[in-house]
Amino acid sequence: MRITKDPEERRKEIIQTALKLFLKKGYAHTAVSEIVKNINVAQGTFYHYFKSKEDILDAIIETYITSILDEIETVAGDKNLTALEKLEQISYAQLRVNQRFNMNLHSIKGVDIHERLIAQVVKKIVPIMADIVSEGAKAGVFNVKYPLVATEIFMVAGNMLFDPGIFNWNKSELETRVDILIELMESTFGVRKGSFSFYKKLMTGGREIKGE
Amino acid sequence: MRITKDPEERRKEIIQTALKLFLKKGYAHTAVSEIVKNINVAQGTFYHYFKSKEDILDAIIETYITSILDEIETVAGDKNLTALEKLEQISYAQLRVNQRFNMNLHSIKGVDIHERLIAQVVKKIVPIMADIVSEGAKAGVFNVKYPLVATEIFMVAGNMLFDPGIFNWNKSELETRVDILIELMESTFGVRKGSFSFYKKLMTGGREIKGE
Amino acid sequence: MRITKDPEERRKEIIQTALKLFLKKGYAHTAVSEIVKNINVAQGTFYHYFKSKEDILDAIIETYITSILDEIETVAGDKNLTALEKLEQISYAQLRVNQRFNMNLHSIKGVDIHERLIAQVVKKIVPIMADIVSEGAKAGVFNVKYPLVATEIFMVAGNMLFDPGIFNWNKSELETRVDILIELMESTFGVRKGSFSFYKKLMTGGREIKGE
Amino acid sequence: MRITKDPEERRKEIIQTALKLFLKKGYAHTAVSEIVKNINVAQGTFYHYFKSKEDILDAIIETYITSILDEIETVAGDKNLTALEKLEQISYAQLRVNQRFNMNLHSIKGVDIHERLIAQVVKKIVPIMADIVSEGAKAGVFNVKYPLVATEIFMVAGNMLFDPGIFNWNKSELETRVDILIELMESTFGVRKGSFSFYKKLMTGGREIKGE
DNA sequence: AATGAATGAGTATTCATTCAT
DNA sequence: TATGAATGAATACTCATTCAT
Repeated sequence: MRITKDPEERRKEIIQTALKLFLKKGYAHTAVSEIVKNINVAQGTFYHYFKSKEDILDAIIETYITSILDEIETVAGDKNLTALEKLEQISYAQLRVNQRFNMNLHSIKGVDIHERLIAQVVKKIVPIMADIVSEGAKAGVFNVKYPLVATEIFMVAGNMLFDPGIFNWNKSELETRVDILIELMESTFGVRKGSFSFYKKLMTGGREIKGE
Repeated sequence: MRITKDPEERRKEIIQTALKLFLKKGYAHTAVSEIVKNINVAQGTFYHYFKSKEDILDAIIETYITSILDEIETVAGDKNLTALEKLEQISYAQLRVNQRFNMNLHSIKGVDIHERLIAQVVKKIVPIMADIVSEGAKAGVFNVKYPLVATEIFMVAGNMLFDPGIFNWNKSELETRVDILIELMESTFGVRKGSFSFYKKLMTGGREIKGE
Repeated sequence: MRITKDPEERRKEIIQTALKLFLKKGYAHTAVSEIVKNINVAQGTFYHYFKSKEDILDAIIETYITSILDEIETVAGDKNLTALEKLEQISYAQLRVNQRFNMNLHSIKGVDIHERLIAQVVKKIVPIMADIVSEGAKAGVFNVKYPLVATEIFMVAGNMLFDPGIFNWNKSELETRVDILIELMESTFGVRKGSFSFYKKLMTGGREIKGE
Repeated sequence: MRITKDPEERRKEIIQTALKLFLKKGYAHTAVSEIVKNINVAQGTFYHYFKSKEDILDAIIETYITSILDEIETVAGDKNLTALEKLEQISYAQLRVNQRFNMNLHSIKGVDIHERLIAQVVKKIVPIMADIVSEGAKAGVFNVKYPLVATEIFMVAGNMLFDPGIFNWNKSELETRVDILIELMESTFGVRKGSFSFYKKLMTGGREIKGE
């Protein structure tokens, strides 16, 4: 039987399913046939929406980054928010998108794709964050010499270190590291202690933590 | 024609070749047939030494980590070296092993394997480095609250940020980042400025830097 | 060039071809590549229809048994036939199916598959025959104490003894054995001499008998 | 380390091991490498004793048949035994050899080789049994028209029907069939009821019977 | 007699992609 | 837009056999 859907809808459905499988089993180990089986669509349908399997990878990454950028956009320009509040909002935005994309569920097999996402985050999102930091520096709340690179370093470290597919810390190991990372960030960025505590949610967010 | 070699030799030969190809084209895109063709051995020979393609991946990583650990071993226990000198020696050791394994040549396709190596480095090498840092702290040369996690953070960040397969900075972008990372490390670890300058070699080491 | 067929048709085509080859060369010595080459289809097509090489074996056996059962079905329930006539019809049905499946052409290499077929025949077909025998016993035409087991014994013996892949009797050896087997069956089942002469066709049926 | 053994011993050891594996996993699914691993011998050693894998199959069958023939030999010529006693002794001999060769342990995978053994039994052992039957007929104890073929039929039927790799009857199904087969044999061979009860041991011999 | 490294042909299976309907 | 049958190249892995020591 043939089910017709709104193309935009279909496209999103395929992307979501593909990402879910890519994160679970890795890009290489996910067959196109599996993606379409998951949504009860013919193999050919996939190729209506995407030129190739490689193609959907780009689409996924673009969708992910765009989603975050969309959420961030308004925040960044908001004159009523302090720099710290902006960063907080951004971290929440990222958390929301991560959860929407099931970013937390991925296994060691899905490292490859998570990898590419981090790279894009550094290239597209980090500069925006760095601008906000600079802005905060002008306001005297931040005190950091190299906002951009410092942000790059901590974003990369945080994303890798707390990637459940790469390192699997137990509950206390994880908490220790999150706390320390935040403390180091606060001192590096020259903000008051506790200013970055909101990052805790993002870093441990939605994660199932292995028992005590 | 049939060429028999010392098994230990053969094994190493296969590992070296496999790693070279994995870094160049990625694990998934390297066929076993290609590995053996490179050393003029029959495909069966590969399976005489390794249970599967997956199996050699583990062997490669183990060999790499073991190589570094071997080089480090004597350094770590040497009573005549200061903590800083030890770290410097370790960074050289790592550099040497990297060069021996052609670690610098890898392309974006080789991300997957580089990934696994970072994880192992953090698990196996970082603790040793952290011990040395603690030792240096006792001697009053270092001043850092959380040696282990701080080392983890900077090792991960450095390995990712300067991984040519993930980020391809141009010459000046790269230099800027290396310098800043070192500066941040020095301040985080509470050492005198310039103490970590030896890291520059490791971080840019042997790399072909694009343009300029 | 791409030739699309009715899936049911294709499936049958593959089964027929596979069986032909399995009987000729044996299951183990028949490559999937050979099967598809025989019908000018891509190797992928095979796997579109069957999960594995093992899978088609099951399909073949099921198809064979089902074919016979289909032919038998109407006969078994026919009120106008005597028990003897039913058995005769069944033996013809079996002969027809055997010929349709080229069952007679198989060589020593095809023993493995023939084996599995015998087992299924005993499990699925023999009980039906035994029922008919019991029915005939009530009518006073048969006189046998253990219809089921007796049928099992003679079916197994007949199928094995006259399996050209296992025993290759010459013409006279074969005839002797067929005649004697029938005579023993008649006495065992308590029927009049000659009642089972129709079995001769089935047992030697379509066989190329090695010259006198 | 290199262990030298009496060649005859080694040969037997290899044959035993090969048969054990062939019966368990089937000829096709048993690798030569596996056979040698089981007895801690190098691959090359296998080829010292046997020309090929096919070759050992013949050796196994020959050894099996020869073993039985050896045991039978003296019995067949013994003037002090009646025909019935001879058959009984033969059935015991066969049972002993079967047990020595673990004939009872084989699975569905080992059907292929069991098959070939049956064929050889019919060709080599059955004629001897038939001679004894004829002899017994002269003595008036047997009364059968076609000793050879009748023996063939019942030997084949018995071997197949009670082959645990082909049919897996439960305890009562098995007993029923054994009893009936014996009864039919007795009437076919014209011997007194109970004369063949010794066959029961051979037919169910050493078998692990599935619970009640 | 024994070793075990090396061979290499053989093969099942996967899977991205195409295309006629 | 959607289908799903068909494609066919790609590839990991097996295994009987050989051979130099």
